[in-house]
Amino acid sequence: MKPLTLFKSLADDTRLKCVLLIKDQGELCVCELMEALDQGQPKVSRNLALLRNESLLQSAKQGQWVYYSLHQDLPPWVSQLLESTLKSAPETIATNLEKLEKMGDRPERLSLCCD
Amino acid sequence: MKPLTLFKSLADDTRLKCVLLIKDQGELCVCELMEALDQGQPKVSRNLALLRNESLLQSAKQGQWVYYSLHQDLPPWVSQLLESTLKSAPETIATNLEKLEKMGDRPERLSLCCD
DNA sequence: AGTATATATATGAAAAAACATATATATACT
DNA sequence: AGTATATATATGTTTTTTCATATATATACT
Repeated sequence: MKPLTLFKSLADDTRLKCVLLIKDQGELCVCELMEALDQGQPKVSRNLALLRNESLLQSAKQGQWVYYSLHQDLPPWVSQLLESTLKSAPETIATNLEKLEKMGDRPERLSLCCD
Repeated sequence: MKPLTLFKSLADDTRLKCVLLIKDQGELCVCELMEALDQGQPKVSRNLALLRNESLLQSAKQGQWVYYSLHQDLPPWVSQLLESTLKSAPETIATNLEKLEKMGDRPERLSLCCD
């Protein structure tokens, strides 16, 4: 991945928060991100699509939900960059994480229930 | 520095190259960056001003030249991010460094000549 | 099983906002 | 006067957002 591509992808508040929230949480579906970010569905969906097109994220369908996670082939330097960003500036997503925790009716993960 | 500010600053080809070239070279004046980037003066100057306003760069006047360097109070995580970007994708500025080396009449630095 | 309704997500097209560039002009130093 | 750099304005381009709609799945009722 070219550095310019990465920085352009992260140069938007919605996208940056999506990526950092997903980095922190492992995976999140569109409706959880809508709640955490307090943003409409088309906006979130569009920005996720952009991040997926740039190979920063990947998506997987589980029942009626589409879960987004960091792309499995993310170059190590990108991964480390996200990690150190999150560690150095956790306040970027602090209020969003609170909203996520307060969210009712969060979809249950297969990965958490039946293995 | 907020992550979003940093990523926005680096989300432009001219600015990204300016910052990486300066990271690599220590300091560069506007005319050297114009040569390395093969770009006009107002364009380079304007983008440097933006990077200085965001406290990514600082400038120092030496005679008729203005030298730009990384801001002295750059947070460590930003510094490390730039370093690992340069290390992971040196090709970003490879041709620009060549042009810089081939440049004739480069201004001499005080720091290199008379201490 | 068939129909209606709700929920989750995606996307085309238009509108709005943000950004980049060029040109012209200004300032400061030698 | 000449070189180096900065800035203002106008213009063009890209990006982002919004709206409307589409698709797919799920649930409830008959």
